[in-house]
Amino acid sequence: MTKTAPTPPPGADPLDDFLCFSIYATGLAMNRLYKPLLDPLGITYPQYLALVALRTKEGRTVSELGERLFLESNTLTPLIKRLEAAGLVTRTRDTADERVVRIHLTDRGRAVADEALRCVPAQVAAASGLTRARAEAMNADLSVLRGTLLKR
Amino acid sequence: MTKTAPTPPPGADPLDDFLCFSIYATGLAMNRLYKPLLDPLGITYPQYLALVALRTKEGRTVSELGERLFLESNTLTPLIKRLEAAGLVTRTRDTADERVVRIHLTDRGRAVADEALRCVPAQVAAASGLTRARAEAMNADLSVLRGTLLKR
DNA sequence: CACGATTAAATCGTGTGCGATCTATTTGCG
DNA sequence: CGCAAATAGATCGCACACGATTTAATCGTG
Repeated sequence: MTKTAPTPPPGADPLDDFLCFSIYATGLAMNRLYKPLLDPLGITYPQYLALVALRTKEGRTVSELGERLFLESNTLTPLIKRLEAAGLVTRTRDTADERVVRIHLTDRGRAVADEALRCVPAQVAAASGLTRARAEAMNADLSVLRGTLLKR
Repeated sequence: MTKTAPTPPPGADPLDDFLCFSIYATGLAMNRLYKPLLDPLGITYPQYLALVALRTKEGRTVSELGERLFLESNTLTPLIKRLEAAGLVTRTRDTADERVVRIHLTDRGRAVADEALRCVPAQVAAASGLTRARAEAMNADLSVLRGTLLKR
């Protein structure tokens, strides 16, 4: 027993015991996995997430999208403007409330989102080397943790 | 059964099924948890990781530190220069090989690292709401996943 | 010993994240 | 109605990440 450690041989620093570091470093690795898959589509990873969120429900406001992606306008506004510049979304002021900006996919944006959803998730799942059940379990664990962290 | 979902009510997008998104979003949440804990020490989260890594083993080269943190010189050089400007580390060219830069903690740097290690991990563990065993299990899972992703 | 290949770090440009602040619009309450 | 408070986005500055390139030092092979 006690043969748990997959990484640290002997002289490991506390870093290896930090769950936060594992999340951080695995996030970096994920990002690196996605980059070559998304580059051909001309989008970044956060842009991919935004397109997927809009694919499900168009006409979201900046706030609503931010709620979904855990981001705020200071991050989203520039990101959305880049998507707009790339011709993938439109930004229109809500006529009923001029403070609100609603975001819609263009035809090209929808096509890019569809293409991404068609190709990327399968390749990522394959690269992760996890069974679907394993991935779902980790997803659930992380969602609970995230919920706990956000509740404070 | 099938009462697994902690987040998605009905109209959930595929986003909720993406393990990558869970990692990404939980990473954001972690970052937000750390910020107020590290702000008083005047360091950021990646800087904290660097100090912890140096606390364990000083005199690391930029490459060695990068290997430990999964970062490269294009990210580390500016980060280390900021730590140097803050008086927490020194950067010295290796006399035997002038290409190599070795990084050492200053007394202040060591003090800040000690102070951080004394206070932060415990608070983070508490905020995570996880038992030690649970956190270790998730850590192990993520380490395996990271290993798989990096092996390609 | 010479010189091309390799290596370590630094530099540059782009795209996030985020705290703080600003602007524009709307709401609410006297 | 009138105007202060609240709300939605946008803007600004700073600090990562990272691909691509550059600079400087060392190595390796002839």
